[in-house]
Parts: sequence; structure tokens; C-alpha cells
Amino acid sequence: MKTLSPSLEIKTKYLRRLHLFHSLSEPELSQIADFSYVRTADRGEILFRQGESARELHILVRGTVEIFFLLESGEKKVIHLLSGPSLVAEAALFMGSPWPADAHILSESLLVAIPRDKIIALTAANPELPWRLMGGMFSRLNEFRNTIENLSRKSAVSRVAVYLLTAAPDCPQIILNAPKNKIANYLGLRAETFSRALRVLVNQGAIAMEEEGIRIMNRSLLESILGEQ
Amino acid sequence: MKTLSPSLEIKTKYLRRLHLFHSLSEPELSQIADFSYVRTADRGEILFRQGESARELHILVRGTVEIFFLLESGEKKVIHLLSGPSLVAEAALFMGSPWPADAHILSESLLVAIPRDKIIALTAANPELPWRLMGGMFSRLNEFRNTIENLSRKSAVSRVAVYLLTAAPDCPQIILNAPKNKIANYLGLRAETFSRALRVLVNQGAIAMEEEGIRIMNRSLLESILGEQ
DNA sequence: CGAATGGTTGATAAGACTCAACTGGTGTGG
DNA sequence: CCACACCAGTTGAGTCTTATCAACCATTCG
Repeated sequence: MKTLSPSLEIKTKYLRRLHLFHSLSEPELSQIADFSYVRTADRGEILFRQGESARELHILVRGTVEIFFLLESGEKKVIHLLSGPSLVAEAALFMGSPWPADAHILSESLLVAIPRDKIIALTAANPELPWRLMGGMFSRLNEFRNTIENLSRKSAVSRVAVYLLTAAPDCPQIILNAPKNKIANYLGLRAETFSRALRVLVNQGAIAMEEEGIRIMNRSLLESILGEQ
Repeated sequence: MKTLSPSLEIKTKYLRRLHLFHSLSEPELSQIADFSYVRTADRGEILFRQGESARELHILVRGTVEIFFLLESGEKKVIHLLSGPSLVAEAALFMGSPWPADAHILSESLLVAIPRDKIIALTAANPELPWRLMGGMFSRLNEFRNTIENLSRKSAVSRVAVYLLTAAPDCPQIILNAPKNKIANYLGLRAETFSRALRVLVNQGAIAMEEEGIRIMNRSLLESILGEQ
């Protein structure tokens, strides 16, 4: 982790990218920016650990972060794969509970950190802010809902189909935001099974593998696979 | 669904059971109670359907409700088994989004419904209220987190062990709050597999089946099973 | 009584996991 | 510069858990 010291304008620009701060006035935003610090982190670095007390809100401006916890068996279970711009585990932070999981950097990232009390202070003057926070939590809730739906879906192929469709809601080109083994874990699959599932989809003509990523060749075919199982 | 007309005191008493309303003053609470109505519902009745717009907050005072959605395959997936007193799908209600899943009554229940706008109006005067709501959402988030952890756990036996341990954090006696096939579904298992997993635990001496429910005979043994897989 | 529901048990089959081998790319240190 | 280890990804073969299908029992309810 390397701390940078960008200008206030730069910091404000970073913050403005987040939906959460849209309701803040310009002075409020730069006030927050003033309290915040900017860091870069490389692959493999640890953002936080489960159980540590959450003192600052981490904002992922650019890069990728994985959120995971350790199962009793000792295995890792990835529950989020975040790409910037995104808040990181904001629910736990705002509720004042310790981090519920571990966060590791997956690829070179730019992060902004804001002390918890500074943010909390803001909510007093901004009644909409808690509602925005709830909105964020609600999307997490929906993500989890989808994850559960996905884990309940028996077939590996259809899990992958769901993932691909949601990863690229409109454009046919998918650049995976994490290594395949992480995505496999997120989907509750082994890397081998994930690889084989992709192959099945290629053979069926639903997708094509390209150097840069994956291309959806036949969206409706992919959608029909969901219904199968 | 049969609508009752209890006294204002009775209604207020029901509401007071919920954590959410703890910060409200007596007049506020009875004001809310005045707007609310009380109903009873029998097994099999529908509380709401996925996609319907959420106009009132349902409070389950007594009884059992299942929350589920339909997978693409047409199968049901149970995501919550609620016992009163409990809020039902409050996150969706407060966010103003349509019901994200279906809710059916599992056993004879007593319900209170409060129009959405009346609750929202309250939050203006009670700045803590949104935070309490967030608290509720946060617990759901944690429930989902646990569900995902559970679904990721491979062994059926350990899934059941987790369920039993969390269902009875202290006392050894467990009265299942839903039919076994619903619990099996909630755990991502077939009813047959659930039954067999219980049998394994009985044979190992971890639990015992009784007429009224299940008794934990050897808690530490049960806990050790979690670690196995 | 007959039907429906919830639960248990047995036999079989399918799907994913496991283990192992192999590839290509990347980074490191002698 | 090369040998080496390491990591991500792929493929193959065998195993194992769970789903599936079927039969059966108990209870409840009309």
C-alpha cells in the first residue's frame, strides 16, 4: 500500500463517481475529500481481515478486490468480486460491526479511505444519505439473493450462463474482471468444472473464446439454457 | 385472510414487540397502530407475490411464513423461514421496489399491516429510524451470508449440523418451525437427503429424535462435524 | 373411506469433485 | 541468458455425494 497525495480536486473527482455521494453539495464533498486519503495497492495485498474493527470506508476507485471468508474446512469462499468504482463492505462499516470477511487486492488498485466518524457526521445534515446507504445495502441483498439462486441451480453450465448474461447485460463482449479460478469459486464451482462448462457453451455455439475475453454469440440460446435446469 | 378489529392497546402491544419500533414514543406508536390493521391467515394463504408492488409493511406477530422464489426450472427455492415476531421483506418495502419473492403462510398466523407512506412519514421526525431499518437489512445480509456459506459447504450432514446449531443457540431442544421438506429446501437439499442426514447424526449420537422435535445430545460433536467439511 | 400431505427408506444414475498430468506464460535468480 | 519455479488454465480418468425414482407408511382432512 502506497499513500498518494493528490490535489483536493482529484480526490473530489474520485468521490463524485460514487452514487452514494450524489446528493452531497460541493462544499460537503470537498470537506470529505479533505479528510480522505488515497492509496494504491498491488495484487496480493490485504485490504482488511475478518474480525478487524472497521474504522474507515474503503472506496475502490480503480482495480479489483475480492471479498471472501474462510469456511470451517479452511477453504476460501469468494462472496464478492468488486471492480471500481465501488464501495467496499460499506454495510458493516456503517453498522459499526467488525469486517465480516476478508478483502484482498486482485489487481493493481486505486483506493480512497474515509474515516468512519467523518461520514457518520455527514448523515446528520443529510437525511437522504441513510436512504442511499440502504439502497446500497439493498443491492447487496439482491446480489446475495442472486447468488443463492445460482448456488441452488444444479447445473454448472447454467450457473455459468447466468454469470455471463449478468456480466454483460447489453454488450456481447465480456472482459472477465477476475481470474477464472476466482470466478469459479464465486459461482461455487471448481476451476475445472468452470472450464468445462465454458467449453460446453462454446461447443453449443452460445459463446466464443477470444484473447481479450468472451463473446456472446447467441444470447437467446444462452438464455434458454437457464430454463433447462 | 380475516381482518380483526382489536383495540388500539392490543395493536400497540403487537408493534412494541419489534425491535424496529423501540425508538418510537408512545404517541407515535399508537398513531401508527391506529393506521394499521390486524389479520389472521391460514396455512396455504398467499401474503404477497413476487413483482406485486409493495404498499404495506407486513408484520408477522405469530405464526410462520415462507419466502421463496421460483427458479427458471419452475422449482421453488425457499430463502427465508420466518417465525413471528418478525418483519416480512421490509427491505423491499422501504426501498419502494416490488416484492422480490413470494410469501406464503405456513401455519396459522397473526399479521399486522401498516401502509408504507405512514411509516415513511415517521422517519422524517425520527432520524434513528433509518438506521434501525439498516440494522434489519444488515441482519438479512448476514443471514444470506450464512446461507451462502452453507450452500458452499459440500456435505449435507454438516449443512444440517449448522442449521441445528443456529436454530438452538443455547437450549438443547429444537422445535422445527417449519415442515422438514421446507427446511430441506432452505438448506438446498432434497427432503430425502435431509432425512438421511438427520439419521446419520442420530447414529453418531449427536442428536436424538423426539416426538416434539429434535434434541441435541452432544453439542461439541455436532460442532466438530462442521469442521469436517 | 379415499385423497393429499409429510416423511422415510432403498436402488440407481448423473453430475461435480478429486487427483493427476500437461500446457503456456511470467517472474526470478544464478 | 537460461533454468527454474510458480501460477492459471485445460483436459482426462475415476470416485463419491446427492438427486432421482419408486415404494411405502402415518396422519390428517373432507
